[in-house]
Amino acid sequence: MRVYSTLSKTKEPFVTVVPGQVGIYLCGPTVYKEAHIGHMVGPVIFDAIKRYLTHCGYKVKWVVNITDVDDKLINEANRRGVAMSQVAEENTADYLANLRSLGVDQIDAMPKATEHIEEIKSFVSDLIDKGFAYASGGDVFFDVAKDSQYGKLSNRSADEQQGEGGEAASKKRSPGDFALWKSAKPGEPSWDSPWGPGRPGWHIECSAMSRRLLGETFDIHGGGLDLVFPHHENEMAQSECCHGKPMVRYWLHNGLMRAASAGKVGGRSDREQTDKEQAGEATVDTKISRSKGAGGLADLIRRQTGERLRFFLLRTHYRTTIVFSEEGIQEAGVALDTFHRFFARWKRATGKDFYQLPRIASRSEGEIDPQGDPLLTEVAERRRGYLAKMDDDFNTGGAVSELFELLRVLNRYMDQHGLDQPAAASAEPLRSLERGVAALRELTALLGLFFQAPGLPDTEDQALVGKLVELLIELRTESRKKKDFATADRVRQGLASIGIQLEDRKDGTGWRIER
RNA sequence: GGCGCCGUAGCCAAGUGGCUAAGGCAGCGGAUUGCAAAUCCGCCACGCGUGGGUUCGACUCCCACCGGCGCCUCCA
Repeated sequence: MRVYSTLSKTKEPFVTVVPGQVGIYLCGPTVYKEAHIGHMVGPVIFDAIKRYLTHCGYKVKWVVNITDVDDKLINEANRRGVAMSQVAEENTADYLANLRSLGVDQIDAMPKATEHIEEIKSFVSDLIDKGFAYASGGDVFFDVAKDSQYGKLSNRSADEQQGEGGEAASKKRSPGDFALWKSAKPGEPSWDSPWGPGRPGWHIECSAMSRRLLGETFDIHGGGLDLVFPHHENEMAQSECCHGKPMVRYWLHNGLMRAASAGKVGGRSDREQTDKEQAGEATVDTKISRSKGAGGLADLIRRQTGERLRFFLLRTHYRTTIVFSEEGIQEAGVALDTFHRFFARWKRATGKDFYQLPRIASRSEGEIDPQGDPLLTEVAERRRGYLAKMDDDFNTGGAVSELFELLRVLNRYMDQHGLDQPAAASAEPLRSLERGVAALRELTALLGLFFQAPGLPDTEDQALVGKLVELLIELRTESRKKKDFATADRVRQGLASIGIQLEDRKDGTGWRIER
């Protein structure tokens, strides 16, 4: 297995700190506003990565932090006239709900900054004691000049940093120094500390919490590409100066999501647009609006389903920029439906529910010995291809292509062996098919796909629609028998025009709702 | 200005120093169907932004240029 690390800028062999175990830390959101689609990229990708590593036999611990204290949270709380904790709680709940919809359920711990204040303070104290940080007017800064390695992740030097400026700048020894602890202004949430009341700086929480949950050196640290500098650079500086050893084996950064026009979704250009609009300035008409994904992820999920979004993200390589568009997500949905149709076909043939198939728990358990069986030979080949792609820096996009090939192999086999009529089918091909489908189940599960049947919930209205459609199908079937194709076509086309597609099969007519 | 990334068919998108450059969407032809839908079969980049260079050989490495994007202040 090979993994690309931002630090070395190359793919490196994957060797963990502790054999058989993997610790992953992913930078989570600052919960000052509801989640936008860009927030979902990392969690979805790392969810798939964890599933894969687990399948390969690793014991994986995946941590995603929640930043619940920060200037933006304070501002938002003041703007709304509520407590910072309330802002944090609401947006954390929104974030978690979105993760659930996207099938992200592999996270082992979600530490919050405000619940690790003691840990953070002692981390800061250590850095001061070791001479890497200094207190100044109630703030504590990391002394960038003391770290000879500073800049190695983002490839820049300490002395050319502009720093954040503002009033804190006058307290710094050099502009590139960054805050470990920020003194509280009147009315701001604060915690007591040896340097006076205040709150943690942005980067220190990740150093403190990752150490607590994963150790001084852990395997994978992830986040969006925009976090490389300053966040991860600073995080690494703090941790490595404090511990005198490497913080992370592999730095994995996912590409950012971009709106079709230009600019990162939810990023600076988005905010600049918003600022301009609020200031009454003219904006280009290709602007990124909240409705295009910069906000309201929950709405987007409702429109498109979490599964579609998940597949949309996983179709590409995690390091590439994804251009966000509803059309693109829609197209991903069209492709996904090919799988859904196969599941329906297979259920008609065997009575078995793809979604309820037993899980293949490990890579070794999923090994296939075709023993000359032509179908299983092909299935094994696709499975090998899939795993090889995933072994190469988690190439989910490449792996997906093998999934489509596998699907075609299975459909063709059903065609050729007439497996749609189970009564007519002999047991032998059916057994091979089932083994092939088991492989499809195994490989799609690794991407976190197909854990829940799509479609609307069963309500009385739904049942009523079903009965009406069945009635129309009955009438159409009678017309067809009488060669009254005009009437038959009116029924079929009429239903099609309202999104109900009929499918004439050998054993009768079926129907499905096209979304 | 500094540090980077990207540019593969109509669209989305993997990938490799040298076999026929994955897969998806759309499209076209065929099998099937009363017609459709679904499924299957076939077609769909003599070329991988442009121009040079290295090499026996590059789309893949190097340089330049053009175009798009990110970071350098908070951002997944």
